[in-house]
Amino acid sequence: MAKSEETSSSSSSRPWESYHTVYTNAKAGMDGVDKEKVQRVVYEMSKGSKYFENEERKEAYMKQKIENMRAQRAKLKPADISHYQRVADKRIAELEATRDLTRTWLHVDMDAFYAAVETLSNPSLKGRPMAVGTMSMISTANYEARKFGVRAAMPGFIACKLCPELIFVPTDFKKYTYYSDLTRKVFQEYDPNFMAASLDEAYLDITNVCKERDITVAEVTEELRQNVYKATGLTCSAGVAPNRLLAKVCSDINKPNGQFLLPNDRAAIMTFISSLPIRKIGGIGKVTEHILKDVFEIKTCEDLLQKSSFFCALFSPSSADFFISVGLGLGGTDAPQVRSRKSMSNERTFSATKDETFFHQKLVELSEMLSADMEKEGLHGRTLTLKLKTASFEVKTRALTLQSSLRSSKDILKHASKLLKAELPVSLRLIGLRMSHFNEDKDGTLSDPTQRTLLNYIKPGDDNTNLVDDEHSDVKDHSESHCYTYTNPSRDPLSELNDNNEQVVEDNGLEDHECKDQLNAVKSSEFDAQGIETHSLEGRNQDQLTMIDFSEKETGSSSSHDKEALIWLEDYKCSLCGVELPPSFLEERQEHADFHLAEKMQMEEESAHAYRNLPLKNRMRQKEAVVGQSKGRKKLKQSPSNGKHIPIDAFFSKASHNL
DNA sequence: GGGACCATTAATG
DNA sequence: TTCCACATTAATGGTCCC
Ligand SMILES: Cc1cn([C@H]2C[C@H](O)[C@@H](COP(=O)(O)OP(=O)(O)OP(=O)(O)O)O2)c(=O)[nH]c1=O
Ligand SMILES: [Mg+2]
Repeated sequence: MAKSEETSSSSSSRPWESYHTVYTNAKAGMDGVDKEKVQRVVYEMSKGSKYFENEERKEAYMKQKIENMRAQRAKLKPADISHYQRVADKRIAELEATRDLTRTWLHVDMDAFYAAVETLSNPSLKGRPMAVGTMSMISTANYEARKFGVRAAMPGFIACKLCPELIFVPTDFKKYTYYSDLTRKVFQEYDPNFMAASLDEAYLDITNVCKERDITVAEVTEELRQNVYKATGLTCSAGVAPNRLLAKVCSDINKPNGQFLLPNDRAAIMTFISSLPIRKIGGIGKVTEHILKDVFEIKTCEDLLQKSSFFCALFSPSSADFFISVGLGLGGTDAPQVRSRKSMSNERTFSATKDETFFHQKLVELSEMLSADMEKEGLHGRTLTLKLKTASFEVKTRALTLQSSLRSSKDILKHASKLLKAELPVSLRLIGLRMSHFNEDKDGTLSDPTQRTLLNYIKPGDDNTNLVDDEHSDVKDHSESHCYTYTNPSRDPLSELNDNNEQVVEDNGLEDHECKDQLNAVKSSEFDAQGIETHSLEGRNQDQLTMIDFSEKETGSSSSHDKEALIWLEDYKCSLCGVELPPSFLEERQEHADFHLAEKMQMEEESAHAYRNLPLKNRMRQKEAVVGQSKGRKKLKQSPSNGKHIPIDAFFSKASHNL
């Protein structure tokens, strides 16, 4: 489930109140919790800490972002709005046309999974408040503990304050994977192709079972939960709906040991989501919720549809599609795709230090673990990413891509050390390593995913809904993004030719490459330090930015008068540039209008940068969003239409040897 | 203009 | 007594090099 976040913000005699809904989001097992008290305790325990300060930093960043969007919104003229309303309406119609109510999806979610498993192996824990994790962080808590406000992703020492009786149990992934496997055996009987979303969650397409056995959805769901219980002794909750996005929302409704069914009926769906808080949707987290609420007054999914024009105007096309889809209650219904893992990583936290010998020791350990893990899956990677968390909780990543892929702990360590060296001296509290850019070892499984998509975009009403759905599935079902379709643990042994492929290229252009990357890493480390507010940008860069801003501003301000709303003179000629486009060229006209608007906004925006040092990033920027609309169609997403068949569930097996 | 890389943010469990 | 994990994916946007 979504985790809760803390956030600071002061002012007011009761500072904890402005403490953004810390661990108090309405969640299963949280009824009757004294939220105010929880909030206060968490605040008291947090304030003044390094962690807290970092949270404040992040909060400030977010506020900036919101202000940014507010400004953008304010810039929209009535003409713009009506234009984008038309764009939005069209998109709504297109998306609506992809609605598929023929499938029945079920989402299962085990109740307090880790905690429940621990209780199984130690029944004396039953009925007593317990959390799985450590004093510094707990993974989850049972429902008894939740009554005190104790929740997943809450530091243990805070949980202790909330619930002095709290019992801590260390995590034991072996156990969880074991029980997870048991549940999956049950799932398999209802949908052999079910998607495993995590150890404790899965999506099943139960359309066929219902049909074949001629029983109702309710019966199937009831039976499945019963069978899971019989097989494991664990309870779970389920949600059923015509698509995965909604099914997931539904499984949370009667959370502990319950189920909720949403009929495959458009009216029912619309009613269901109309009052649904957007935060309930997978993919909409704390930040997005805030932006939508503070900038557009959007709280429910219904609001989402009302404000659709803003999305088309200010967000990237993929984001706009996602929001509109949610507003329509659409979600993934297509058959699960087989996805292979994209990265493998490990990281460790320790008490902050500057001891470089210690760092090195950590790198050795991490390299060895990572290497071993990769070997288990027969992977070789080309990109190594070093992750650091400073004593002040700032996170940095430094990556390096090599000519040939590697896996040996020696190689990993060698490059990792180099990356780290460039960052010294620093005081760190965490070091991590990640490998990506996998080569799929030997066994034929092709490597490069040169995904093709485009096709999906061209024709909306096209032949199959699956393709179209697939297209949106990226965005839409963000929560399913790490699902793996299940395959029996019957895979073949590993490779033998592995070592070949890396040796060959070995020494060649390596030096060159590495040097370049090295520079790059150092350079950006100064630059990005990401100091929107307090941090000052590197002088040189700052100047450059400013200069650009001014130059843009001049041209911008002079022409911004001219570039008001676009009108089609005599219904075919552009009032701004004179280009001629007959009324029937709807798409082209829209793109043309977008072009002018983008042009205008870009200038305005850039001139705004001259005043404040605004962050230049974030997907919520309209400049690209608008431009993207015309040409960006192909650029956005694309997903998993790449058909590689590399069944793995390895992700989960890996988790097992991770403490 | 597009591709390869890199860094950061957001989100999920 | 100490004072906030770890694994994974995706989107976005910047830089550099054709
Ligand atoms: C949310 C979260 C979960 N987990 C682990 C522990 C959880 O038992 C497991 C499944 O997550 P959840 O399904 O989110 O939580 P849960 O199963 O413990 O409780 P419930 O579903 O009844 O609300 O994932 C983490 O390790 N870190 C996290 O931040
Ligand atoms: Mg669960």
